[in-house]
Amino acid sequence: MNLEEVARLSGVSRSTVSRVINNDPNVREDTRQRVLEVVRRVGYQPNTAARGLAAGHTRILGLVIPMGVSALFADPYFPLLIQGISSACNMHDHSVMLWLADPDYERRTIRQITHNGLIDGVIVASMLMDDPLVQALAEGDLPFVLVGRHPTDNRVSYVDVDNRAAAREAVAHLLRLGYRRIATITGPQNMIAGADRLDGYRAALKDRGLAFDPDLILEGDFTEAGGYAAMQRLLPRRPEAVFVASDMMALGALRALREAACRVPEDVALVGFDDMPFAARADPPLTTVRQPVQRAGAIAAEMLIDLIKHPGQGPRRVILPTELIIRASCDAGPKARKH
Amino acid sequence: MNLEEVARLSGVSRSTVSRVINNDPNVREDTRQRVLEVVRRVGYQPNTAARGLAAGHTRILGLVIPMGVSALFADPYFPLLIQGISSACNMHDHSVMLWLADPDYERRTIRQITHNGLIDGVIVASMLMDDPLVQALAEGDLPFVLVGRHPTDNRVSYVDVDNRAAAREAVAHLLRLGYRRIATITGPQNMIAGADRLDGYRAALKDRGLAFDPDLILEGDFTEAGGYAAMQRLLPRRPEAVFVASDMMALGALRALREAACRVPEDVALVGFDDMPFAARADPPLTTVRQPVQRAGAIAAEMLIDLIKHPGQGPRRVILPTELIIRASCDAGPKARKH
DNA sequence: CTGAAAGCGCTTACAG
DNA sequence: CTGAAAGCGCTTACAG
Repeated sequence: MNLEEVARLSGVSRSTVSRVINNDPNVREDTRQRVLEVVRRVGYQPNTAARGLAAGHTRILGLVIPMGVSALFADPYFPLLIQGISSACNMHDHSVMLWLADPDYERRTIRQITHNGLIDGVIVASMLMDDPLVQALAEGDLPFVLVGRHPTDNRVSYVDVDNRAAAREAVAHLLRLGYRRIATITGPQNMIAGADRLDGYRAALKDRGLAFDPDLILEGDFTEAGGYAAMQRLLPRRPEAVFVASDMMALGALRALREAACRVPEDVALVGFDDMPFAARADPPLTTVRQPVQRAGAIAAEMLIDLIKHPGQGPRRVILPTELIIRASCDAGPKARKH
Repeated sequence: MNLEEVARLSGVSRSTVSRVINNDPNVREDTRQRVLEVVRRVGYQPNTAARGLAAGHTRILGLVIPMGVSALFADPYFPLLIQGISSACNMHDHSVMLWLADPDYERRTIRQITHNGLIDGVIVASMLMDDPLVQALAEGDLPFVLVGRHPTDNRVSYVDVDNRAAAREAVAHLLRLGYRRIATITGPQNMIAGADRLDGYRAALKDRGLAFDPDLILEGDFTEAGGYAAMQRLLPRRPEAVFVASDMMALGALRALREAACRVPEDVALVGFDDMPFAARADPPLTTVRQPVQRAGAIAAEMLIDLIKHPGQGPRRVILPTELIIRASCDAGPKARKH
């Protein structure tokens, strides 16, 4: 069933059917109704490929998730992000093509994404400091937006949270509670969020005029196993509290603590990051920084759709608010407890 | 940069360039090399829409995940499935379009998926007993495969595990250990896997000539919160052991047990299903049925690609093996412990 | 408000 | 082994 057929059945030209399909106002109302009736009756659905070829756009958004560690994808972060993007796309009558790419892209993969002549734009769940895909995108002219800020190029559009400020606030909270020997388990330092959150940790200490102790900084990889391993190495160094740069890692830290028979927060306090669904249900429930992942996805999609509609517009940035969620994994602090 | 240009630069016709691009053997070797050289030099990438329109296929697979409860998507099951599908697609030079659909599809959504003229076939992470999309697919002629068996229509292709047999084995294990008062927290009974696993539970009891007690059967929804709520209601009924139809629900059950100060496995033993990454790290580690989710995804994709290549072939079925993984959440059993 | 026609960038018989 | 040409199913100036 194609345009031609619908035109014939409606007794109009293909042009007119096309106009009706595309909501062109220049169609007489009764003509429109007649065509619409036929469309409904025969269940006509325009061919996306033909449409894309003729119109030069497809209402398809690409989503690329650069994934080194496959374990990372187990983090609910990505499902939430995808959900946000997907729902915004549904709302705006767009579809999404998904690429899970190894960040060691071959050049061919990059070309496939940027020049396939199908997608109207792409969302990159960007996390690496130096992503060759992002660079290719910046040099090309396919609209794109990053989820996660770009560290250097100020021509790119993105949506993000202020990871540095949020981490700083989280650590400041620990300091306010009276904790002093505060460690951190960081994300990978080649990921922007990982570096930014460590930065925030440092800033919070500096705000109080405290020196930071390199022994209390352990690099994790945003996975549960990574948090577990880091916490084990950290334990002998006797931290009073730990700022863990993701809830997933905090879960691992919690496990290491449990195995070592350390009580949380009595022996070691913990603060996570993300406020993933499981954080509230952890034992003990995690104090953590809530970030609106799903909303970030939705906004990224909408931003991209807008960028596609209005090309040549300046870069757009949206910084979403975070919120420190206080739960049982840190309490009144060691000083207070002594009284 | 299009075919025309490449043809001009190579000094051949568009037809020849097209043949080279598509690995048609009917091209003289030196011509092929010449064209390839130009293709590489200018970074030519064929336009997917044009290609799809002309050739009638696109090497794009649709993936639809019918999602009622959005909380369900937090289950690592879907990320794993997507990873499997995605990696198989990469391997076979295919791409994937993703639809997260409310299973209360509007007819329009179904048409959009089945008649968009873009995808060559679709994978449905089918879980509902009666999915209108699946029915539409069965009546149409777009190749498709389900992840999860179809309960009635024996013309559909799918990959699945034997949920019934696996559940039966898990419960038989509890029985062997000496547990008798065995409860189950089921998945939603409008999901095939949910119904099949309950069936397996019943079969295991029957194998031993044991009657089953309706009071010991609680319906969950495959979420952590659902498992938690079900376990709370179950507790007063004093089960010795519980077969929980998914690890995610088992996590919730574990939380309810912990809050009620019940020890696992001393007071209540637990068996889960899925062997999700977190199952081994739970406290205590979960005995559970391992199913190869990622592999199921990969096989579904490969099956679909094959079905597309060889249309009109009979339905294909693959049942993947499961394995009962013994961990600490159930032990020698109440009888044994008395000695 | 409507239609005839060109064109989007490919593939693929067909002829040679 | 190669090229000219038709055609895939749409959209969109253009003319009326």
